[in-house]
Amino acid sequence: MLVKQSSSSDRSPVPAATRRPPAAPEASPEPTAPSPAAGRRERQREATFTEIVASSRALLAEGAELSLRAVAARMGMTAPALYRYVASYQELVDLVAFEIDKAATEEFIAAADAYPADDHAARLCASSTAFRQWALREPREFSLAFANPIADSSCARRDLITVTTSAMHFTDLMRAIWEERRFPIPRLEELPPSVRESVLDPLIPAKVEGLADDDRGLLWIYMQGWTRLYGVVALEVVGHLDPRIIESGEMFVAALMNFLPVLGLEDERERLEAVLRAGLRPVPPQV
Amino acid sequence: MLVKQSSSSDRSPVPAATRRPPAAPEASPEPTAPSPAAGRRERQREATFTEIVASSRALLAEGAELSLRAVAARMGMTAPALYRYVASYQELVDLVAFEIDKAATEEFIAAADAYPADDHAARLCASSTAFRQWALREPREFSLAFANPIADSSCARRDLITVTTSAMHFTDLMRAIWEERRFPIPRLEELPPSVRESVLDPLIPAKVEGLADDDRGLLWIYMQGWTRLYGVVALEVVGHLDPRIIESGEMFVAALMNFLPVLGLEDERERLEAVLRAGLRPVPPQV
DNA sequence: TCAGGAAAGTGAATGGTGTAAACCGTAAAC
DNA sequence: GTTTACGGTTTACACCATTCACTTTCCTGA
Repeated sequence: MLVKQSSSSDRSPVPAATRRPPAAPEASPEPTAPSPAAGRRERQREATFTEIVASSRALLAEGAELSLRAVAARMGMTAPALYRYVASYQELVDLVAFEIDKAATEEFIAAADAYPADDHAARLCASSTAFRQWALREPREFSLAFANPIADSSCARRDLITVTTSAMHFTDLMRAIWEERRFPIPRLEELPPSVRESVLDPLIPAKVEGLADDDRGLLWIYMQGWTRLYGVVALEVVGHLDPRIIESGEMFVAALMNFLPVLGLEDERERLEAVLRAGLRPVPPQV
Repeated sequence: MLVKQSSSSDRSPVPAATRRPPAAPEASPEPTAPSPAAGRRERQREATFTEIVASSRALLAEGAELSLRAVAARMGMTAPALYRYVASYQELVDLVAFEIDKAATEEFIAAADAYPADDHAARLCASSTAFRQWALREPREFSLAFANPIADSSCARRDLITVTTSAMHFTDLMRAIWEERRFPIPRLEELPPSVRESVLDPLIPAKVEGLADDDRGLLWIYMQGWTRLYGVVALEVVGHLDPRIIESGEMFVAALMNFLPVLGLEDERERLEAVLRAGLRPVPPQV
């Protein structure tokens, strides 16, 4: 499906829909958990807000197109009403994109949890495979969350992308591997300037709390890995690859296998390849 | 911008717009060159056809949205008239996607031609850089041609993608390198079954005329290279990467550099890196 | 040469879309 | 208890793809 992208760079000269930072991390497990001390009204608003993204997800889970009207209708409202909550269609998209990423990440984590907590390498492979399978199974959500151009895109988006949940998960896994095996990472001085800036003050961050500045080269490795993973998966989702190869997933395993040496995991080739292939089983049903 | 994608798999129960194979290779250099012996009427039709894709490209070259109405208006017609030429909006998209790929390829070739005809490695690097620069400069065209989901998508598309011009160019370059340096390629027996099928009877082909069956492993290498290249570029275009790194292009050069060993080009690192960086100069003006 | 007929194109209509403006009741705030 | 502002609806606009019925134009076959 994909998504209409505004060509004009500046939008919403209007009040811009009195928007609050759409839900701070909000670690509370219950989805309906309201902020402890919040005005009754605030709570109501919050609820509607989450219902909006819920309806949106439900909508495109059942194969329908994501549209303001459809979302509104589904929750017994009329389209313009949504403008009290989001400033534009694009902003709705950004919102659900964030939520999709969050939900998908849980899947990735679950996949990792099929392996022992200290088997970081296997966990990374499992999560990667889960990512691929998810993308192939839900191409529309994938496009929304991972192929939706950022560009100007309201600052709302820039803020959100900054805390992409999935990125956190993957960087975390990779750091665990590194702490265990200490595969070689580039020193800061070896990095090109732009990269050095980027790893020292990451925009698309990563759990870097406990990572010393001198070890930030790890992030560069991470980015390279992410680029490779993204490459295969995007290519597969979009279908610009021989269908038979997509079906078998061989390009995917090849891509990951080729990256193993970088992580100092050559000696585990067979085992990890098995982990990958184990995750490929449930091939996308339709599509 | 991206493009609306039909969710239903079956479309055009109608006559399906009496469609001829939209222009066989048609090697004639003049764009207006009509098929030698063709009915006057046919010629007229052919002309309109090319005017359609021309208008389309002009349209989204000036930043506008691609739409039947707009295209029609631009050529002094009314929207429904276009249905005499294309069966649906999606088909128009596929058509211009093909044309875009063709046009872009010429750019890639031109970039390669800045280097001596026998310096295949440099030519490959130059073309790759040209690809990236083009994608960043014209993200909408890139999305249309390379990120437009194939899936079911009328057989028209399946036929077209089969002769993707750019793929031809890149495979050709890579084969030239291989014939010169004979870097190691997997033997057929080493390939996973699906891959073997794919390289023996390529769907997304490749100039393989003079490539013996035993050497088809080269195609597998090619696909892997394409996957990596696509990964960086798509990621950059879509913006899911630190802007500073996109700006500097470091991820791009890193990705290509990492692939050099596969092509047996380690000994040319410095030189080829210079070639890459030389092509990065014209950074995308707007966006 | 002329009648047929098909191809190309138009206009109006259908059911979508995002978005702007005017309007109103009700719930919160002073 | 009045005022304000929020959440919502109606209406309207400008687009979009697509279909159908209709006309015009030009090629062709007898």
